[in-house]
Amino acid sequence: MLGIDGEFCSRFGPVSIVIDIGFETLRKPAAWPSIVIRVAFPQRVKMSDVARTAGVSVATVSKVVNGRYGVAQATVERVQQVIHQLGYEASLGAQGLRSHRTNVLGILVAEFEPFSTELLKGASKEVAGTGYQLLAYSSGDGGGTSIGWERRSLARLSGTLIDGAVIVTPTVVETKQDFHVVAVDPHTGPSGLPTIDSDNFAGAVLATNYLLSLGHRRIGHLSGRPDLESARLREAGFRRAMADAGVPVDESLVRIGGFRVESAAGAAAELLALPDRPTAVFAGNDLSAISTMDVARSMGLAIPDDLSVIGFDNVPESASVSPPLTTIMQPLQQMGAEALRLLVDLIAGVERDTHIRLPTELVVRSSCGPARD
Amino acid sequence: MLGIDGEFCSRFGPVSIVIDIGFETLRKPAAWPSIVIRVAFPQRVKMSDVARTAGVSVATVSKVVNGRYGVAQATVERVQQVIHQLGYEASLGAQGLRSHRTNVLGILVAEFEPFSTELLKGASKEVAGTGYQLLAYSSGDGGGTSIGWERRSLARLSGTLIDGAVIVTPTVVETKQDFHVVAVDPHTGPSGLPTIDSDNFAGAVLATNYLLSLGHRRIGHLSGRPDLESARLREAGFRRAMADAGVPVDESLVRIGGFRVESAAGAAAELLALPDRPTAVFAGNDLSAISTMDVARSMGLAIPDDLSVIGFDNVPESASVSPPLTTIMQPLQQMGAEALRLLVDLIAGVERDTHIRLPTELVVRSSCGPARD
DNA sequence: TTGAAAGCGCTAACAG
DNA sequence: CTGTTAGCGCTTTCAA
Repeated sequence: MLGIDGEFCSRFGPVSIVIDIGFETLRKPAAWPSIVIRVAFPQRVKMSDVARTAGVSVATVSKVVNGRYGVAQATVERVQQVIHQLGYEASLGAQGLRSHRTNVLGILVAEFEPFSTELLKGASKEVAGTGYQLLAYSSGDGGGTSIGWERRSLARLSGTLIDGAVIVTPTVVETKQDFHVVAVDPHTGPSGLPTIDSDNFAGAVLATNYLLSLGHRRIGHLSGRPDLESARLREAGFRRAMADAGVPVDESLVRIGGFRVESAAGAAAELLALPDRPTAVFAGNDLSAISTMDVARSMGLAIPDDLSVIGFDNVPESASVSPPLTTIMQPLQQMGAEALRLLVDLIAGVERDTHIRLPTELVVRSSCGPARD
Repeated sequence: MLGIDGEFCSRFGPVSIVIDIGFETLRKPAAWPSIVIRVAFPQRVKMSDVARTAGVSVATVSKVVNGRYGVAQATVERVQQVIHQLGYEASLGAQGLRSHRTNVLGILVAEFEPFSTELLKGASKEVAGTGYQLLAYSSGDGGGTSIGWERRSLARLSGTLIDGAVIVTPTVVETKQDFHVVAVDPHTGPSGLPTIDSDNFAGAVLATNYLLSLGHRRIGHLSGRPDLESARLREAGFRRAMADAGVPVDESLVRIGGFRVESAAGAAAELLALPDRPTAVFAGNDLSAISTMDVARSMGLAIPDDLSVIGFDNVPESASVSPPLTTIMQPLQQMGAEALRLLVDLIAGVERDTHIRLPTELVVRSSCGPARD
């Protein structure tokens, strides 16, 4: 790569030197003889660099990169050789901006927490072999403070960076023209939008019945984000199971936990500080269940002896807390995989069912015990 | 938004009608009188839409969007009003292409598996409040088939989409001009590149000593990806501990497991099919440990009675397998957080230590038992 | 078979 | 204070 090009130390006219140590070109001040120095800047190599090196136009390089017809075989080979040698890779941004196609699918989340990362794992497995690549974008809106993060993320990425998106727990989404979106565990339950969720209602019934079967009657419920359909369904399942068992729900034992560790802690503390506190708590999800256990421990309550706790989701973390959390499993990785498959089919124009509901299951570990009377 | 603009049903000249039902504009064929129809396509709204609606130029809108000085307060307010009303959001691709600054940081991984998603969780927590957003990009190269995925991903995203990157287990990376990269668990160990890793050597010694303390002497090792420094250090730690204990390493018990479930299964099967099979296995990471347990079970071996297995990483999954896996903890989330912090500091030009090594710890669960003689 | 030129949506001089 | 202009790196007619 290091070399000298052109005339050197000529006595017969303007000296013309090109020192080539890479790609970049430094031009001499106007007063100097015509000397050009190219320095090795390990900078981003762009299509024009390839074109220049291969001695063709950028248009030709573009055709080679995209496998278009109408380029001589010899040219194709030469260009590919240069691409390889220079390590050229097309800029996603520029490519998408121009062509509106990137072969990249987006997974839009508020935050990378156990729920969304499980979906990510499932989607990541499923995407192999589809020809797409995966781009996960976090709006950074962990606290759910700014509603509409999903709309903003979508607007920033759609059209120029991704060909379609899976949105995790969206609250509001409008469908755009020519852009496919799949919602996982959405705000409104099955709407017009293609949707993946699990049977939250049946799962909540399962959880509540399990506590009832252990003899619990004063059962508290820490409900999730009130704006999520899944949270509403879990609460509804809880109430249904209680009603079916003929056990009245004490409304003072039902609190909004909010699906996050921080928000759940406050509600749990209130619940457990009650004069006649519950003997068991059905938390809206694993994170709030874990939070409840922490709060209980800090109040000197033993689990499951003094308090039984059951969660929902079965995120990996639920197995590693102490005691291991009894919970309701949602097949999160499978949900991620199904969402991705659905999105790919939608883009391909495959006719298929656009609402998928997966079953939930009771996972018994050690955080629940028989009621003591 | 629905309305009619211009002349309508005029008897005195060419009819000029604009029916405005949104943003899009449908023009009449040339032969028609001058009629323009705008139809409500819920399409991507771009800066020019905002400019047109607000009655200013795109330059002005850009200034408002980016908070530049030199715009009248009244104009700012009007433009912001329109932005809000139309739900405008700047395209990441176009923005980055032009300005080379996006306020987005990238986390580049080969695949979303337990290791990288734990890092993601840590980084996600750390990014809050920095003003950056997070974009995780999977090259889709799970099998490690195509080396150089990190270079390709970097080339596609850097410069136009992300302001800096954390690369997870990279094998080769060149530093580019004006672009900051932090490597987690890299190929070559501390090199010129800013690096986060954990004390793999000490962790491996810990693991091996634990097995030795249980009375094991025939200890097998399933080493990880040979191209990763972490794998080499773990094997070195294993050998050091064995040597220090005066126990010779049986080379037939040391095999390449490769850090993935599939690749480890074969190596584990070979190891366990040996006439004089090991009584304990130190797997290169949790995934290969879990795989080893599966293989052992399928061969009728009970864990930990017939075979002790210890892993490395302490991914969440290790707690939920049966029996729960004894392993060496790397503080993965903390590593992700440190990597992100380091990257932010690097971009901000903060002078600081660019090599961070975090401690490892033994986590005793149930997959190891005393050696039976 | 090739390349010149227009333009994707945006930003940054620079005039007015 | 505002708009005009010239690109960022790429794809895509279209003419040579």
